[in-house]
Amino acid sequence: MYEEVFKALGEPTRLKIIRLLAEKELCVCDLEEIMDISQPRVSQHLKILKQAGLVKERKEGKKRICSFNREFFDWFMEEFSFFMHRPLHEVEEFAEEVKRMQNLDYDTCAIRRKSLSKKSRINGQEEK
Amino acid sequence: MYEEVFKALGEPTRLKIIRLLAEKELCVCDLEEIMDISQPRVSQHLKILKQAGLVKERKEGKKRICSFNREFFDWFMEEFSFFMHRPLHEVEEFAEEVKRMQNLDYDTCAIRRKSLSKKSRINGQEEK
DNA sequence: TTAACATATAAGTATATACTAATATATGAA
DNA sequence: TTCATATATTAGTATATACTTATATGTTAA
Repeated sequence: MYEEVFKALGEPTRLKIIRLLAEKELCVCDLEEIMDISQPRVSQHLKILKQAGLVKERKEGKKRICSFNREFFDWFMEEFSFFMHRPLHEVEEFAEEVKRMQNLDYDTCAIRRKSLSKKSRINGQEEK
Repeated sequence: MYEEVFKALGEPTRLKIIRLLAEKELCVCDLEEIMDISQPRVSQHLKILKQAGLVKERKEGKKRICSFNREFFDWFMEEFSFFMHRPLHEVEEFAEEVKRMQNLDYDTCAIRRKSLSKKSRINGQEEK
């Protein structure tokens, strides 16, 4: 989920769109004019922003009024910041990495490599 | 600058790298083993993370010890959050957009379009 | 129900990105 | 100096992304 949001944010047109929406809710054709870009371009970027959760939409007559989802944004920033501060062993999806990290308690990569080569020998693969 | 950082964060391999570095400083070959990916792949992603300011590096013998630049990260998150909360007229790079936004005070896009057509006529371009 | 409007989607294309394999560079040790 | 190690860079390739143009869908008003 982090990936999707950051991807959405990591593109200048979309960054501009959400900054504009953060000021004021706008429909597609408003954005089209303010940013001076084509309608499909606005529409396509909005789709990505909506999927990421950063933009909300409501219908009003023919128009779709888009707005910045500030609640989600604030929550997301908090959440990610928290994620980046947690001790890694608490993060389930990193279980494998934590394990491998513990096998790292050697002084140098070199020593570790030798140990791996030894393992290879044991597995019948000869070192050259 | 926001764009560069978000692009760096919006990729699973890099996200994993900085989350690992947030736990513990590591050299390239450590990451290689922990993540079980190729050395150039680690190296290339680290380059992008360093350019974005998210990763620091120090030399120690043959090794380059990489670490998460938490000071920058925390500053960046604050800064971006601030950026997203400011009134738009305070943000210099949006001067043009703010101007165009003020020309938006009509009820509907349709009306706005007609007005623009009128302008076109004045400029000598005929409506079809 | 037709016309105008507002938006979405599709197709095509150019550029960007992420990867692998091969090679280059840099550092410390023998 | 030569070798092994640690990392960086290059070249090639496949996929993803952003854009444009054209077309489709949905909504309101005449």
